[in-house]
Amino acid sequence: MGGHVSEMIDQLRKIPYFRGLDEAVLAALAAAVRWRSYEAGSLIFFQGDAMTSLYHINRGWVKAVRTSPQGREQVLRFLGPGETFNEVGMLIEQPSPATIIAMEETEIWLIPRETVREVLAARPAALLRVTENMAERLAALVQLVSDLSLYTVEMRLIRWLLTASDQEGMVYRQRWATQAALASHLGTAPDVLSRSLRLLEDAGLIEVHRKYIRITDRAGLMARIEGRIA
Amino acid sequence: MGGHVSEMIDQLRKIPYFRGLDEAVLAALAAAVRWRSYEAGSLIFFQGDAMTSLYHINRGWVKAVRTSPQGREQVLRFLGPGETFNEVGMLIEQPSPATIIAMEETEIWLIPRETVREVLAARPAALLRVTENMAERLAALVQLVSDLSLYTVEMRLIRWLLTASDQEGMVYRQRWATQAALASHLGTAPDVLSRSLRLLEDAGLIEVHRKYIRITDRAGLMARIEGRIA
DNA sequence: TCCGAAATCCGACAAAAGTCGAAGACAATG
DNA sequence: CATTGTCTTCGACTTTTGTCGGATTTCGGA
Repeated sequence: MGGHVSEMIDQLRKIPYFRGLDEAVLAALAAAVRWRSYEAGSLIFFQGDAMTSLYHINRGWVKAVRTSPQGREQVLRFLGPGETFNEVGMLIEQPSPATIIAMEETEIWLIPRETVREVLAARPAALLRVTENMAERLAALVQLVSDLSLYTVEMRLIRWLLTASDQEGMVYRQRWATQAALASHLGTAPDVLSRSLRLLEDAGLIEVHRKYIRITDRAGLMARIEGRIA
Repeated sequence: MGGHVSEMIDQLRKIPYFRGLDEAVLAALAAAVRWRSYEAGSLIFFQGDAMTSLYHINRGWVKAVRTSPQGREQVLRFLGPGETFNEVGMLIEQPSPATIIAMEETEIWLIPRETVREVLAARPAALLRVTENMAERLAALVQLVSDLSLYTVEMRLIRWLLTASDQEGMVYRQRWATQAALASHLGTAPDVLSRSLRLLEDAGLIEVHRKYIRITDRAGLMARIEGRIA
């Protein structure tokens, strides 16, 4: 824990909002950082909580979710090393719309509201970058809404496969990326996802392995959603 | 068209971003405004279009939607007189994630990007109000995602009835608020909505009339979702 | 290497939602 | 006041999705 200040500064420099800041300003930010660590599965904060710090993931992965009283869960997004969250709660007094949960052992930096605000207030360009980030999230949520409302599970899965795969058609799995997690991200149940994967495999379009999925017929996958996806 | 400048200034003053501005600045904004009008059903802009102006609704109602190739439609939000849209497209180079359609005869003011940016650049507090607006939309979209993914049509309908009704339990309909429009907002088909309304009516919880719906048993409605809604 | 927990898979069933054709009610228009 | 077109409703059916018990596999740690 703690680490060397120069390493922290290097990390902070990678956050888009803080790009191009003077060494002195970065050092001030680094000095204000508080470390926290969470084990897999632990709650970082709950929807409705009014959190004021900016959160930065130094190591590990988390998910932003909504849950129903029945225990079903919808993943809004996954966040990994180098990414930040709670920009909104930091900027204005508004409770968080989502719950954040660590998916594996995770190290978080909390940067206090006041410190960040001072930096942003002095640099309009930086504030605009926060706005850009929010704009991206708006677009992603709109996409998620239309996916959930207008398309079937299979179409969502195919779309996910196509975007998550590399050029060789390989989709590697993170440790935490269980079928349950992916199912929750696609807005369905693990059984249904398993069934859809099997269907695509039987159709000869993909190969499902433990640690990865290989797309064997990209054109076939695309044909399967042809004319049915905007 | 055109109206008196003083009336325009009064309208502009009501836009949160422009609250508390000098008369001179408001006059400059008013001078830059371009008027447009749209008939019911006409397209204002399409998802993917890169619109640069800030849009303000002077009269009428519009909907922000996503559509599928099959013609199904998901309403993201309805917007009425006094509300603005395309803040994101105005601030940064990003295509609109949604299509905007006029639901009745609508009068729109377009305020050019540069004019608004000048005003916002000089007033950090105003830019923060734009951020607040985006934060509200983020929260609303997160709510919509969890509704679509975690709850049934009937639960969504009940929730909508409870929030849209006044203290006497009355929900009055706008001209444009057809069942098809509401259905699309709740993420379902008109038939399914009609069926759900009938079920609730048969259960003695509501009365469905042409121009309004009356909630006759609020407690009964709440009991119907009890423990099933966060 | 072995054991227990977690993850996955399967088949069968239940529930929810979507679809379609047609009929009926309503409202705007001429 | 008649007519035309839109909105709403209905019943029957199909598709999609959710759920459940239990079998099976995998993986991490003892």
